[in-house]
Amino acid sequence: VVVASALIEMYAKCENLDEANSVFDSLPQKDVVVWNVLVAAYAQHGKGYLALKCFENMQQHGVLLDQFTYSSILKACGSVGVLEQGAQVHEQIVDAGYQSHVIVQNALVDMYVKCGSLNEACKTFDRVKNRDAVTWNTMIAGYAEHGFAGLAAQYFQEMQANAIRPNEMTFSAILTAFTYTGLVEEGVQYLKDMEVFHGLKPNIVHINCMIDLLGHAGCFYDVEDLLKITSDLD
RNA sequence: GUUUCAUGUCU
Repeated sequence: VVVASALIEMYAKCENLDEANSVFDSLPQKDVVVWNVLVAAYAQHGKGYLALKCFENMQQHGVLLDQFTYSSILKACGSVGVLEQGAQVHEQIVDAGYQSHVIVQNALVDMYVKCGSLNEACKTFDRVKNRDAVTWNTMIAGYAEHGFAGLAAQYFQEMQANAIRPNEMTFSAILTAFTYTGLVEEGVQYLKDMEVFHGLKPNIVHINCMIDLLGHAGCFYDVEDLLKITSDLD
């Protein structure tokens, strides 16, 4: 089973989900890890419905679910956008005693964000004791997506006050917040801060964010400058 | 041996 789960994972990473599935089917005995690998494979490749189906099967087979199962299935709920189902999984998590597991909590916050429930996301976020960068990033991205640039910026400050360093994900999240609200100056400032104060080099995602930010505002001249700067980087 | 977060296009 150990070899099989590694094999399934490899097929999944190669995006060959059919082959992953047939290896899975050929197994006479399946443990929780193999199930988890398959659920995660579907969830990670945007096959939310298949992940949910697999999750259902898994439960019918009486497999004891763990933190790996829950975090993957929450991702699937988020990508499909099924809030009720996600909330149901939330209850299961509480019953199973996994509600204090950081990764599961982060997955819960993200699920609520992706299902459009900022309220529940926020409530869940507040219950997280030891927030890590992912916890903060998820919430910042959630506010960004919903057009709350002010809150996104506030959380950006708060995360640092809580001794959590912003990373690449944090910056792309905050930059999109400014794009959606047309705050060009702020975006430019954060991009600078990213290198100057945080020692992070903007990657392709950040450059795309900036092109988007400036483009939306009609600053085509600046976009050209940006393209020049970035071609010098490589 | 398995899990959670970021840009745009499309779904």
